[in-house]
Amino acid sequence: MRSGQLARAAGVSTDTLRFYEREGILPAPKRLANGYRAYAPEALDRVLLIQRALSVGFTLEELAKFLRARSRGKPPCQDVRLLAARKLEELEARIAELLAFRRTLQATLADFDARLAATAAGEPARLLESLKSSSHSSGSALSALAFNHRRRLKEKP
Amino acid sequence: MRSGQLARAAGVSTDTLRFYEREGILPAPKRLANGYRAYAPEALDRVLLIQRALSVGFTLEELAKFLRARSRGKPPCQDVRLLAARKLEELEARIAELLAFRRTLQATLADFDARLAATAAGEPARLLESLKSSSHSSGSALSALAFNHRRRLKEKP
DNA sequence: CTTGACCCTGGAACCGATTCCAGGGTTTAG
DNA sequence: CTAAACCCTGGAATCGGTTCCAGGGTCAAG
Repeated sequence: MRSGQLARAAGVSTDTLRFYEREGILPAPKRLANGYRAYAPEALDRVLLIQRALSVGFTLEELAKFLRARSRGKPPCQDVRLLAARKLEELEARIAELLAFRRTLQATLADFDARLAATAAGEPARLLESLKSSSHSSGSALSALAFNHRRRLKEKP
Repeated sequence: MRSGQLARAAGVSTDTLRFYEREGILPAPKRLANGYRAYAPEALDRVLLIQRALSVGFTLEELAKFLRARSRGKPPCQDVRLLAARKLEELEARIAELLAFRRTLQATLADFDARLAATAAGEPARLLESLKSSSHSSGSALSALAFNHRRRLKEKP
């Protein structure tokens, strides 16, 4: 299987395949006489595994560590489970943040509408100024928002 | 007020202040004889406004556009409201995604545990391999996950 | 023999807000 | 005099995954 075929089969780009290879997360395949990559069928499983692990919130780096450990004969199952559990915790925290944030944003919008209703057409309603400091009790409330879950599979643009 | 004072008062770093200035989002202040920035008191309001706008999900670029429009005498209130509403929509979509994703992840964990329970200690449970393709109905389900909401205010590490 | 589809390489761009850096100058307290 | 604490500059690094690029080769069909 050549790179384009594998890419299509897995729903990624060939660039992505090469990137995975560089990151040591997808084994470098054999080469044809002309230098083209010749992937074994298992490569597809691997790429799909990567995509699914990403979709579970794992990082390429975390995944690389697991795969390395595994190829050293140390099945990382316990670690995998532990990390998945941590991802779930992070996810729950993130959801809670976003729910709180939604309330804030809804209140902000309601306030905006009240201001606009109370303002003559064409007059400034000073919406930006009206932004409240929205509690944020302790300070780092929403700071963990960079939960590293990105996308599940490609879009076809 | 000098940069350090303003920074402390607003809970940002001086680097951030200079960055805002470069982005045209925080007006360049007067300078003291020695070249130090001398901020007017209003600068604090502006920085807080920026932080709050960010916390509502606005982008520095969007904010810059609003501020520019406003300083041109065109109060952008309608646009502000419209954009806030769009942010709320995005937020709701994101929440829905994360809720769906939580179900997936919970199922994954449950499956992991079942596998581990059924596997002799020290034996590989092949957790990574067990990752399901988790439906992802249409393809771009989770692709809008990059909702650009970051943090509310600084952490003090 | 040309067109077009495919493949190769390594490195850079992207997103957004922030932080960090080197390599300076200034001010204040001791 | 000196250390600490502040300030300046503009450009680069960071995060993660992906995409894009230039500047090439390879190969089949027409």
